[in-house]
Amino acid sequence: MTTISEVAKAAGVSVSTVSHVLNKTRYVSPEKVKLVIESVEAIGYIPNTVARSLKLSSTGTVGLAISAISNPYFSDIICAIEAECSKRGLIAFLCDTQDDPVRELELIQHLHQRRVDGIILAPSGDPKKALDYLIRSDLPCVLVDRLSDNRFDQVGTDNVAAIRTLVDHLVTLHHRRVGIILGQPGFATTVERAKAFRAAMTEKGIEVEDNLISDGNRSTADATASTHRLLGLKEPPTAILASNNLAMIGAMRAIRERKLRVPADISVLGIDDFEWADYFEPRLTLMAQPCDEIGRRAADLLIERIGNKRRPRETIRLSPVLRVRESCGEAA
Amino acid sequence: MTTISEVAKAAGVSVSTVSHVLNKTRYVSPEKVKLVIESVEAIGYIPNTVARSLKLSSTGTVGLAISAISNPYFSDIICAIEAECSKRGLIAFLCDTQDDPVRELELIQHLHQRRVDGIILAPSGDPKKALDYLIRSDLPCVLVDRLSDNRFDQVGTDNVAAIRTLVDHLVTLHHRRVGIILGQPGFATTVERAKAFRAAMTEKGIEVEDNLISDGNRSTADATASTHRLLGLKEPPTAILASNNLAMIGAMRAIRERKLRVPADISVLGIDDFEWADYFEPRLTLMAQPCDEIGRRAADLLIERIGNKRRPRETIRLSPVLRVRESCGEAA
DNA sequence: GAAAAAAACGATTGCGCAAACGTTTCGATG
DNA sequence: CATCGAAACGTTTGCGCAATCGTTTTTTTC
Repeated sequence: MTTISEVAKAAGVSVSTVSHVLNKTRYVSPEKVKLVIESVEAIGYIPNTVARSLKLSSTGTVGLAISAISNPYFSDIICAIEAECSKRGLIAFLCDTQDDPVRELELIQHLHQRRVDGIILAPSGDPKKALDYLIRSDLPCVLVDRLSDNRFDQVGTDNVAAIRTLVDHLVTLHHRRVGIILGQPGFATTVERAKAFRAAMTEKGIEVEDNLISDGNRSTADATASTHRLLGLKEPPTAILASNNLAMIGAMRAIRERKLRVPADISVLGIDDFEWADYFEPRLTLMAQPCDEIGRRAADLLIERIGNKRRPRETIRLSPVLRVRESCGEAA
Repeated sequence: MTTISEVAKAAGVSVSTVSHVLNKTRYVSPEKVKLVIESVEAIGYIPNTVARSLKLSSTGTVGLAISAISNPYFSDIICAIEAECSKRGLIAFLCDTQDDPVRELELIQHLHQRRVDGIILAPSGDPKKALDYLIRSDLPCVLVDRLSDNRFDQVGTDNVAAIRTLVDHLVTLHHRRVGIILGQPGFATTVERAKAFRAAMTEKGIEVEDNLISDGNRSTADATASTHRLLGLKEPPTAILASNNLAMIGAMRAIRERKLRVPADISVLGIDDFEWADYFEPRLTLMAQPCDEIGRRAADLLIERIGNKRRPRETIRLSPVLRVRESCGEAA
């Protein structure tokens, strides 16, 4: 591996001249510039970012600590973050926390050892230790999706609006018995959506039975089981609200297993849009979260904070949009 | 930020003792070990991986240069790579080449500057410059999905088997006029699948009309347009083979726009499975690619090569599996 | 009990680079 | 034609660490 001093030797100049030519950090005469550039080419010199980072104590890297990176919701966010970072000259380390608080803390410490300039985190269901560590270490960090601590910059969906819009839609179609399949317990999104559901229903003058609320669905399999339970009730709901994409897939499985027609026998709607939702039956009525903007804004906020650690915290709630299709019909 | 020498001072030992305690690289008496560990805790020392990397000239990082990172096929592969790397103590930089050869080369050079230990690349449609650079720089690299150059280790799906199985299935159901929606031109997968399709059809004694083969579909929109063209033929195909997930979404859109029933009016099948394929209509007959294993094996191969640059190259073709559902019926 | 070997640890160097600091040259100024 | 200042470049240091080399002390051996 070649070094800057080999270039200097080949060009017959000093290392600082080479450095200044490469970084354009001070005036160098055109002849020497030419010499340096030719030597770089001739030798095949590739600057060593590691050494540069050590000297500058800044790496130009950010850590992405996200759960379930293959979930399309998160992969869209990751894609947007990558794009924005790339545009700003940063590069991202990708880590999957697998929603394990222990792993989450370890990953953050690992990223810290690697001296990332900042971290974008989708907090686990029990993120206290990780978040405390981040605060203590004064590492720039923004939280995405699960907005669980306003000691940080945060970007996510306006879950209250999302649920309220969905409930509005349901009530307009005369649904009163609505079952909800919530996500993983502890997640800020789960908590917010549960609370928003109760509030929105109450606002509509509808009493919410506890057994219509299904919490703790960590997987599509959980969601399937929960949906079976709801549909097996003496008085089953007329509609099912799936509070995320995994819950929806799981719910649809249970509905299929019971050979129910959507929306004739049961109405279905949920949160998280699918690219194919328009082309397959039942065509799902869904709230689309603005994944691209979430990712972009998260990266922007992080870059801002890296630039100024003392700026005021921001929490950004982006509006989701309802895509009315056909899976939610009139209540019987 | 604390350093190893501050720890040494606090513990009343030398920096080398601290280093050896932290890395367990030589015997240190229990008392000094205790002193060091206590000082680390007291000071809140976090080792600096950047400095360590400079000294060791090895960073413990790998670069992931992949296109369309939000495509579920790739995000599954990325997820598997991340998992395997993490298990082996490596961490991955995530980069989206966006299938742009210029960007591809720049990203690889950038990763090289960062002194990644190796690279996993899904080559673009015109990867020559990038691949030549990789060879010249002697950077460990494995190619995934698009197996375009056996100067490298490679891992992907056995596309010949995939297409042959699909064609077998079609012929069993008496389809003879089959339209195929191919992916992006230039991709090794596209080329292989096109060739395999012609070969498999010929093997069955079926002549393939050129206008049933639709190349150059870079997006779902392209695939929709291509499908419209196929369906608008005087003598349209009785079945459509979508050669990847984007092509399938696009094809289904066109089919819906024409209000055709699947499989009554037109049969459909393709490559790339979807998690929801069992629960929505039409239930798609698909070849599932082994994304998890592709990712895992790619990471394994890369780690092997990092360990021994002179080992023989390997090309691994993994078998896909056909999931027969209902979208492909008997030909009219 | 002297020599040798082993045990335990410390001082120092160099990884590749950016930039602070220093030096030389040359034209402008009084 | 001395003096100054600016232009152009070189010398050197230190970022934090691993590990080589070296030192001191203790233990073993005959």
